Amino acid sequence: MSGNESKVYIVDDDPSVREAVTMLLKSEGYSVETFPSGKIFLESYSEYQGPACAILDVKMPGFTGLDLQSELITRGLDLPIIFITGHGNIPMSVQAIKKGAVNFLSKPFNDEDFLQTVKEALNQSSRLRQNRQLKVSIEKRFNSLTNREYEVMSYLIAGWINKRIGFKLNISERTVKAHRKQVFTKMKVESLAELVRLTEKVSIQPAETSIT
Amino acid sequence: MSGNESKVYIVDDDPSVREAVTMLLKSEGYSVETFPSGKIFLESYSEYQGPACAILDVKMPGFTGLDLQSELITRGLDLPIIFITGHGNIPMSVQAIKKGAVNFLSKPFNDEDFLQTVKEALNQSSRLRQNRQLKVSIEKRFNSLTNREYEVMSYLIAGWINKRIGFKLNISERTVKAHRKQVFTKMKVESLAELVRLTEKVSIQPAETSIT
DNA sequence: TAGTGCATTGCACTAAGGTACAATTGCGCC
DNA sequence: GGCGCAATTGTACCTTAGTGCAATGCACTA
Repeated sequence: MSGNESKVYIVDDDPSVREAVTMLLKSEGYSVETFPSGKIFLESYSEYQGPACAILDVKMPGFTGLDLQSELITRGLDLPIIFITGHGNIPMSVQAIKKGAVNFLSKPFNDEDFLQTVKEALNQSSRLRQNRQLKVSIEKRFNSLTNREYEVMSYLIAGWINKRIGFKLNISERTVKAHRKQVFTKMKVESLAELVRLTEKVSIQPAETSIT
Repeated sequence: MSGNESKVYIVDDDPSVREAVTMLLKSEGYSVETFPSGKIFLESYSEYQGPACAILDVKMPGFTGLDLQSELITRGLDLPIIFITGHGNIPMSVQAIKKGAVNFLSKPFNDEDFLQTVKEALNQSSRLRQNRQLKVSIEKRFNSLTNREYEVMSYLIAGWINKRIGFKLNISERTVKAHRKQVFTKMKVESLAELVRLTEKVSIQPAETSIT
């Protein structure tokens, strides 16, 4: 078992680096997986349950670590990244950090600094995972709403009263009430305030706020 | 007049750099102010109305550009920062960007890159300013609430009904209604949904959500 | 074709929200 | 002492919200 173990992915074309870093990380009790290139990593990567991060070599033939970072972002995989490099420069490090990398270390690096960075990345991973799970759980509820229910909800969180919503949608107030009840039930909230807060968390926009 | 002009602050101990950068920026129509040290900058700096950013030299005797950046953050002055340096290194750039610097340029730098970065920093400044103004405007309203009104509000945005709030605070429901009305008036909202959204924007926490 | 899910609505009733009018109390300040 | 502000409350009435019970119509599926 132990799907809660921390996992570290290493992507580097240099076998000796992979080996050395693996040794260091395993000695700290981390679960490690290595890949000789970004392409291969992308092919075999699947969301891991539990804290995880990736150590990427910046300079790799063809598909660089920075390319891989961009690709991961594009795919919406928020995996904290640590760069290591032998011949990095400032513009590279700036780009990497701007895109959210946890750190950008030059080889040879201090083991302690490295392990500290890994720890930081794994902590960040935990936070991200928690947020994502919350978001997913909320979105699941939203997706269970029918179109009509969603429509009514968007007016509810805009602060409209039932009567006006009914008028706007050409349905009776009674029907609005029925949908409203369904929305509350499906969204698992007990008050409008809660509903508004939920929608804010997943960036759902209210309908027109104007008092027409 | 033109308090809407873009302003750029330059902090560098080298007069020739100050002069050269000033020339370049003025040729682009920016308003420029220079300072020979971070200390002096901090003494004379006062919030500017309009987009502004700071160009900081990393390496200065005593009080470095990175120190100045930290101090600005501590003081809550969100002024976008661009670092320029002759002898920077990767760890420095990483630290600077992690703390929110817009860019970290090594001298000599390309004029176009530099001006592009300045433009980016000023855009960021505009966004920050807009957000801050919104926040300040909302906070002003919150500050106009009496303690009791604030207290009632915190239960309102937690989704409590008037009756329960009254019971909780040992006051009659009628009184809660009176406060509720005041809250809506002072906060300039027309619905509970709006109120909740406002409080989210300025991170005001609702009272206990538990249905006691 | 019967069953299911969704949208719709009416009626009636209870509960909660919102207001107008009015009044009392306590506290800090001129 | 008197004024102003904040807090408090009552009565009465109207508007909204929430629910139980019941029913109809439509589209799609087993």
